[in-house]
Amino acid sequence: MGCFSVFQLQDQKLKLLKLPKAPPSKTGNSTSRPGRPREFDHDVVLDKVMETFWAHGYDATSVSLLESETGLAAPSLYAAFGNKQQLFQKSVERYRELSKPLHDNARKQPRSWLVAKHLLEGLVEFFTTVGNPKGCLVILGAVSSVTSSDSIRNYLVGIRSKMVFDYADRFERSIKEGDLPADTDPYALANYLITLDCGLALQSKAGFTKADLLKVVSLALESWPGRDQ
Amino acid sequence: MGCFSVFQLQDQKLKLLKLPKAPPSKTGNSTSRPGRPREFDHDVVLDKVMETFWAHGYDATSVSLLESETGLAAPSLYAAFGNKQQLFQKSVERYRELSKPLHDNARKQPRSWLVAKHLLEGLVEFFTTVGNPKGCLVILGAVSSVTSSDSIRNYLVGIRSKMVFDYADRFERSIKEGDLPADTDPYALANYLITLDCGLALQSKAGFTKADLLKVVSLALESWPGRDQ
DNA sequence: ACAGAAATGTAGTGATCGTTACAGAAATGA
DNA sequence: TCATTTCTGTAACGATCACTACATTTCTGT
Repeated sequence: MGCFSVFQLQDQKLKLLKLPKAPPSKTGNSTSRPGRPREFDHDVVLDKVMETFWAHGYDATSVSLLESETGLAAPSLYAAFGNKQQLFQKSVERYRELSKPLHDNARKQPRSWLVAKHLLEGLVEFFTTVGNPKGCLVILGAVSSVTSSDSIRNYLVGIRSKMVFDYADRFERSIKEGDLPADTDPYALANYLITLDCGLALQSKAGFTKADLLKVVSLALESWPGRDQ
Repeated sequence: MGCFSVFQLQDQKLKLLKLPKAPPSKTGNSTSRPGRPREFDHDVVLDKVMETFWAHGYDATSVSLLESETGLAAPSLYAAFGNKQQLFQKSVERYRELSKPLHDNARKQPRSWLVAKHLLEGLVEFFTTVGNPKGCLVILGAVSSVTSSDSIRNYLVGIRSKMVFDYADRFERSIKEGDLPADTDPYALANYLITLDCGLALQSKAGFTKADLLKVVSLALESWPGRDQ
């Protein structure tokens, strides 16, 4: 009945460890099952785990740090979420839920430079919101390549690559609609956008202020192709 | 006679460990001293150490990995270079020697958009040169914040911040010379440039090709302020 | 030849890593 | 009441981390 982790399938060790059976319901507390009831809220703990990974990245987040941040002992975490890689994967999924409205809102803008404006300004807002860790979990979560977390790097890089294609699709539409010059390379433009995303993530993590980064965004937008048309 | 590490001074533990005395000459092999002669070349090994840190980052580079990459045992590395933090610091200094000509050449260009062009195209070349590790040691060397390497993150962020100021100075000159509009914010423009630097470093590390990144650079340059003047 | 100095290789240090075995606690259904 | 199920807390597992003590080797100066 066990399934296999997407991470371990990519690991060179290929252990194919069996995962603990998934909990029958996410909010398992409500449904009354036999056995001792869980003393914590699944989603609250996952949010705390996500914040910890977001603040420190995958490698720098030790399980003992997760224990102190969540107030839970390791066996409880492992029973509820799986191992460290699965904890991270679920954190990334939760993170993407949080950032999805930002991307949806950007892509639904009627013109390409408004897409860029809403995305970049939204990202700066997101990366520097007080209370949130600085930067981006997907971009900065696993930059260095340890052997043991190579699969995680690939996972995150894959998400980023897909984002480039998503925005390239959006810009292709802009070209058809005449909103961008016909000779525009939509993939290159999307790559430019995501490259700025990466830069903003790193610079906000480095401590540059929201005002600093908004000026950067403003410079990038001033000259967006087809803006003055 | 011992001195103190710049890193440990910033560490919260403040151990103030004494460093091993610096070797009396960098190429200590040539001058004949008493004692068993070193069996390796100091600079060759440092280059190999730098490459390893460059490829994997600070945390992911274990001392045992340095041992296998250099062919030396840990005690030889420690005797010649100090501890891991000092090994990294010396690697960064060496890295900056390698990348210095790129920045010097960019800043000596007569107009600001040529400064940007030479910097960005040079960076892409540098980040994707075959044989070199992908990306930038200074930008990607310590992204995540482990307690034990917080001081290293600060060290690298400091280098990056100084780069912003250096380019801001250069753009201030451009404003005086009329090469940039008088209302240009030179600091914001420099920050935009270094933000692109960060993004290119991350995207090259992620595996985007030189051609992909040169298109990104081309888009950033097309609209450089004051270019068409 | 011999003492002193410096580098090497082995084999360890204690600390922390991710993970788990296991006993006890707290719920369920019969 | 009692067996069953599930969660919790303790206390460990082996592996790896950065680092070093120490004996040995190999040089210089006398």
